[in-house]
Amino acid sequence: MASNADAAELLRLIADLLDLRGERFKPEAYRRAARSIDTLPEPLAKYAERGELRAIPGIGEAISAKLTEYLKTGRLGYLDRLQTEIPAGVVQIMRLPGIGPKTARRFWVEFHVESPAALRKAIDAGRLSGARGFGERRIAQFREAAGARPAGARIPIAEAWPRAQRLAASIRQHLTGGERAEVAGSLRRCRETVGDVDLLVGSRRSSEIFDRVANGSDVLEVLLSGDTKMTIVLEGGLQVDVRVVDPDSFGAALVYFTGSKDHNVRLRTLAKDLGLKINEYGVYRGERVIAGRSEYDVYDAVGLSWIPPEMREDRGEIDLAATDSVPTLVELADLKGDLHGRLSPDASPDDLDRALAEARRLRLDYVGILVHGTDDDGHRAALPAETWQRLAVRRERRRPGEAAVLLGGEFTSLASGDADREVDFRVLRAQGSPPVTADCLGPGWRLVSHLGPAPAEATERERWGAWLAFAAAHGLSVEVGPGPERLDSEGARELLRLRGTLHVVTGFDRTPEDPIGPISLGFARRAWARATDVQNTRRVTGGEASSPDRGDQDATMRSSARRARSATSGRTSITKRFS
DNA sequence: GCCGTTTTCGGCCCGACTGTTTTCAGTCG
Ligand SMILES: Nc1nc2c(ncn2[C@H]2C[C@H](O)[C@@H](COP(=O)(O)OP(=O)(O)OP(=O)(O)O)O2)c(=O)[nH]1
Ligand SMILES: [Mg+2]
Ligand SMILES: [Mg+2]
Repeated sequence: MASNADAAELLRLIADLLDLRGERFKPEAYRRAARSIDTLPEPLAKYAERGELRAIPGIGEAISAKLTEYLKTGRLGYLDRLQTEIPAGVVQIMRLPGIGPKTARRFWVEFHVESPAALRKAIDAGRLSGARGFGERRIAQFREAAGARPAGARIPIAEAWPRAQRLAASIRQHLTGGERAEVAGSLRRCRETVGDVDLLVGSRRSSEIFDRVANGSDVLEVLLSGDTKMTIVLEGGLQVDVRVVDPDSFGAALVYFTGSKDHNVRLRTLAKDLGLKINEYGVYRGERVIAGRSEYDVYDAVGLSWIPPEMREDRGEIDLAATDSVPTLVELADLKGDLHGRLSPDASPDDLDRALAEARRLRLDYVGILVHGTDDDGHRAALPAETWQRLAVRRERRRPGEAAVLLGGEFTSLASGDADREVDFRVLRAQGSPPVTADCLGPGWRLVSHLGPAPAEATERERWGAWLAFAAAHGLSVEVGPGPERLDSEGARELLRLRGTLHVVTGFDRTPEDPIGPISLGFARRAWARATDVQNTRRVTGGEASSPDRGDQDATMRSSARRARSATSGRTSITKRFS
């Protein structure tokens, strides 16, 4: 079964082959389509079934026909023909760093070099020396590229996040008023995986900054370094692009460096149509700069409202901004609680209080801590006795300004959860297929846990979709965030399409450096979630979960909330205040 | 190959860095 990733790779291969043929524009068109497929929330086959392939940005008549053929037969005649024309090794050479279609084609046509191994041999034998444009340094670069391992894979955002923040903080230490440093690129957009770290600095002292960064302790290598940008490789192979611009250009540069590429291109094209020009230094009317200091100014100068970084993927956000209808996305300040707190088995009472202090800092009204039900071993969560005691005290006696403490249980079946009468709320762990049940659940069920990103395999994907539908139908929210136990932004998008609600993780129970909170929020925002799409933006009062602005909520959600409420009547007071 | 509050044809973002060049091509962000 062909996954979206397979299809995207196929289009990228076509793009490279067309590039090697010397085609113009077509390669970029295929890459644009591939990028679109990268972040699709559903399998391509679903779009094909519904006849919606052409609604995907960058997919038109020709690519849609090719995808249909590929989905049906698992093969693509067009690609097969291209591949008989151009050896596979030439594409491999083209994908080496610093080598593009022009150079790879020259190796192939002029030197009959058709693989990275052959390239190494040709270099060692001196066969390239003296050729036009291939000087000593260039050939040294080729040797380096041909000897290197294939370009490192993209890494999960949670891995790159702390390192990027540390680097940004270390740069900020030496900045003064008016100077700034921000993480940009795919990290700022909160993509699930990132190819590198992009750091923007607003300062007039670029060489000073580059010197300090290059001398950082975990810098392995400086790949390039000019007046305004530098690329370094950190320990572990993580690549970092640092760009420094004048503070007057910081806003324009932040727009540029945050991307995405497709967002930038559309923005710049729009400006052009208006007789303006956008680059990383500002917005220009002729020679004159009309914006550049802030992102707001840049968007405003081309008639757009500001667009949150997580939305900048050219998926229609620019049209919304043109009519001032960008949705107000969920923010940190909207979060009123977090039900998915966990304490490690050796957590001390102080650890608990540290978590509560963090919850207070986040201005949470309530926190839930999972203490019952089935953990990985099928046992009740273990905690030291004195921590249990502190937990019981904090739950019974809420201190002023502190979050209410609720105890929860995580269960693998509705029956086992309903049987546990000691918990304040219940979490259903996604295992196998979702339960088949009448439309009313017992009281206190709040969350579905352990539901990861959509699996690629078709029957597993079906089951995953069934869980989302189950959660949406019964008013259970699903956790969004990094890792294999939470929805990624595409999964979140799918849940919202089904009219479900998300649970954003605050990380109150983690160390301060743990990036799970901001990433969880970022994923939700990438799915264009508003506060009303996130269950834990609702306050829990003595009686019921209330939500201040339900005005634009859809009927499905209202009715499921009603169902859940009616189900609570006559049950224990503890569970009642949660339903 | 895609796309359209200027287009169904004719455009397709804009600039930095490197190596090699004596004015620019190629690659990358
Ligand atoms: N205008 C313009 N901007 C670009 C282009 N390529 C990249 N950029 C901008 C937008 C990108 O978000 C930003 C950083 O480039 P990267 O290659 O690191 O891409 P990004 O961080 O988006 O994704 P990544 O996870 O690194 O693959 O630079 C381009 O061709 N044109
Ligand atoms: Mg990047
Ligand atoms: Mg980059």
